[in-house]
Amino acid sequence: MAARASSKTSESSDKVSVICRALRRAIIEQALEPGAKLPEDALGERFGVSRTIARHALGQLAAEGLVELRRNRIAVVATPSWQEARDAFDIRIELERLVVRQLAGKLTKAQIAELNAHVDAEDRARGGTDAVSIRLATEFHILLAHMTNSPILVRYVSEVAYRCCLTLSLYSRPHSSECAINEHRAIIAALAKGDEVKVMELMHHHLDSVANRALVAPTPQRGRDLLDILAPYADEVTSDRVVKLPKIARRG
Amino acid sequence: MAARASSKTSESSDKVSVICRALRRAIIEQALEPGAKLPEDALGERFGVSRTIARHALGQLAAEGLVELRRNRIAVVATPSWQEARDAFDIRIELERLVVRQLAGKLTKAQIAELNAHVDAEDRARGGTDAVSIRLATEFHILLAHMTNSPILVRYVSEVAYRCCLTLSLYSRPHSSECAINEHRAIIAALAKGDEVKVMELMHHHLDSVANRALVAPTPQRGRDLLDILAPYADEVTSDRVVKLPKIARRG
DNA sequence: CGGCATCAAATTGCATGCAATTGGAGCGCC
DNA sequence: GGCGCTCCAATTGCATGCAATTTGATGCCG
Repeated sequence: MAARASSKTSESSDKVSVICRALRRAIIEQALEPGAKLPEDALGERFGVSRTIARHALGQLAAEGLVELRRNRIAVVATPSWQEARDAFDIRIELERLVVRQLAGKLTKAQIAELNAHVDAEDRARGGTDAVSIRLATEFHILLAHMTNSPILVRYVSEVAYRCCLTLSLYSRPHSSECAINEHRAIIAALAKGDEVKVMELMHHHLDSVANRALVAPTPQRGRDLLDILAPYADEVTSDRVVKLPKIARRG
Repeated sequence: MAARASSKTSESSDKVSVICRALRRAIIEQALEPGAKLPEDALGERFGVSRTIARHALGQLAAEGLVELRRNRIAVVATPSWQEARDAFDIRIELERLVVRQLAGKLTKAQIAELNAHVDAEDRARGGTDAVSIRLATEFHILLAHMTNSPILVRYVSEVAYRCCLTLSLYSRPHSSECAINEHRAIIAALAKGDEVKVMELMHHHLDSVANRALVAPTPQRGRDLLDILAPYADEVTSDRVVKLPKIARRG
């Protein structure tokens, strides 16, 4: 079932990648909320490895933008600012438009069946927890990326999709994923029909509406706590660019 | 001058990031060719750190796709297949179109001056070695990405640009970067004028022609040696997907 | 009662050491 | 002479240990 999720790219040794996968999944299922602490000792003990390995795994996840690593401080699950979340979605839209552009009209019957099966699974999961729904919805997009047979595209789509998941737990309200499922079905249909322009539009609209459902207001009023609310500001201070380059109006 | 290149995102500790930056630079300047071995001991000794740190750095670079890490084997500089190179360029085109779309008409005079200064530097470097020209050309694109003020975009553009550099040393012939410089100037002009559509076209065309100059033939006849020529095949075997999903015609 | 210095526990940063795996040289066999 | 086998040096995989830094708690002083 979940065998395909391995990805393998850039995953060094087994123990490290096991931890990475576990943490990634915990994060996208929101078992680990943004800001959650990830001490090396605790991880190592939990996964039965030494701190060295846990540390290495954290490094990988930091490279993917899922955790934040500050020197001499406990690693935490990343807390993207609202603007970063918006940026992630913008990038995701372009990447996934590329995915469906490459895929339109080129899918085999078996692949279309696999996609439909996945959406069926999403449908069945509607009664269950949000966590599973979100994970399945994300995996649908990653499954699409896989079908391009382009490891690089898979990597980037996966990463940015995970990041977008992260922001859902931060800024979105309880979530209703029904419409998303229908949109997935529409995308499959357009892919099968081979309508390149149409499917790109559909994907664009789909992701845009997911983003808009999620990023309701630029101020994360219901952010987890002060730390999260303050995160964007801290970010600005951290960014080494704002001093030199006068900030431009973003996304006019 | 090069201060801006720090990026900071996902770079954990200092020693690790120093090694990463050094290796990245060595790779894009083609001092380290694809396939070059990177033993942990040697790196550690060279940079005055322990193997643990060198290993961690290699892990980061592997996450960026610049080095390949196979279990119990010496790490090597990544050797992208021709198809992967083409994919990288396709992704890069979309990402950089996004960059200039966000930037069109929003740059300050200071920023435009900075861009022009950079291209002047590229011009001056024309007499020098190819290595410096390539590095400067790449840094121009990264500089643009920085000006979006979007760390995520910076990260992805940087990564994919580095990957594209990698492929230049594999598949491209000696290289003449003059036209590229003019194209850079044209992009700056269009950005200043604020012509969003035009600048996106320019960037698209620019990157496409760079790709076409580089990826002359789908068969890397002049590839470094057997190992490189065989890389794509090895890749196919490695990929865990080909068995289940019948391969679709790529980029028809 | 609130602010500040001091100190101990917790945690990371990094090097070292040992076991396991690999690559290849040398050697015997066909 | 070519092919396969065995064994050893080289290298990675990982755990542990020690020094340095941060956290936050306690107690002191205003």
